[in-house]
Amino acid sequence: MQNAPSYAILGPTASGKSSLAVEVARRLGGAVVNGDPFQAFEGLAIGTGQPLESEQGGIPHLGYGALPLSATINPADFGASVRQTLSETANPVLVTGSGLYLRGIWNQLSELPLVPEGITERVRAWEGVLGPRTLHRYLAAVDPLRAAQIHPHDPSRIQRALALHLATGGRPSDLMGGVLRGVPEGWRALVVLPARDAMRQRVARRVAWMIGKGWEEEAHAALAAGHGADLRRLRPLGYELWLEGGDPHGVEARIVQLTQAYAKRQVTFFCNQWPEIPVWDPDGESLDVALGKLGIA
RNA sequence: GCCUGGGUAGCUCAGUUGGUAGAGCAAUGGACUGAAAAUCCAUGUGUCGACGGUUCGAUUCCGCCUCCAGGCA
Repeated sequence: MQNAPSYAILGPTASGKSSLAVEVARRLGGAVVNGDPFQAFEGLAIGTGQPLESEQGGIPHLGYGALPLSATINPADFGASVRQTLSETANPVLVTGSGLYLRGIWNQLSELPLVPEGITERVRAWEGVLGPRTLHRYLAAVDPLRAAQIHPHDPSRIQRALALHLATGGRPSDLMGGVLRGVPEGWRALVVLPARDAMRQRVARRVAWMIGKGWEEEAHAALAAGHGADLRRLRPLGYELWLEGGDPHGVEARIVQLTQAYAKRQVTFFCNQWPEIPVWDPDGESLDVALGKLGIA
């Protein structure tokens, strides 16, 4: 007895993942499930590119805009909740642009204890005063193995490792390891990968479209709703730039630039972490080719 | 027309008391175990505006021309 496979549509921002997912779900009689952490939040629909109703093609979309802006998430818990949704959905088509969160969804992260907020904040405060190199030396003293994996200039990973050490008293490297890699059993995945020039154009066009839809207003609405001080929520690309103000054309150009760089990082992650996943060029290959690569007759 | 600044990497600019140049951003490649739309790593041959002069040697000094910005007429 073999269960029907689940499908994962991956790829960089603006590549056309969402519209492909709609087509795939239509063929399967299934639903689209969000695996993107930022698109999961309410109040960020435009700037994070959540599929609008007009783009959903009458296919059920689950997990978009569902979390309150005040919520905090992490890849493991988010992944578990997405897994729950997937298990309750017939013929789910997962869409995500986040490699780390895909790890969470596919259960490919070590089970690490929750680090209390206070410890995280304390370590961040240290970093501000001492700088990453000093903290890296500290980490090297308590966990040489983990320290060797992290560059001395990489504050975010150094802080994370140190916080984990302080929270547990142990070595982070002892807590990590043994995770599975690759595409899990029962999954069929596809990376949507436009050619580089096409990707840059797609990003520019999409940013312009999002601005037309009222991105700047959305950013101010989030601020007015009391989320200005909560930088965690304003991390998604662009929001801070809108709130800083300035020449709108300059902001647009900067957002396009940052988004293009981000898209490149996404491609690197998907293609190098899961090299076995087939890639599909949305501008050069037909929908049937995509379906074929997903094993849909 | 005159005066003053300025023309150096794709962009914004440093700099060279004369020995053919370097930062930030961008770009390209890469990493990635709870900040991930984050964070970090690697990669720099550009007629140093044009032409001429001085010099062993000029992007640097001098002359002339040209373009841009501002000011005065």
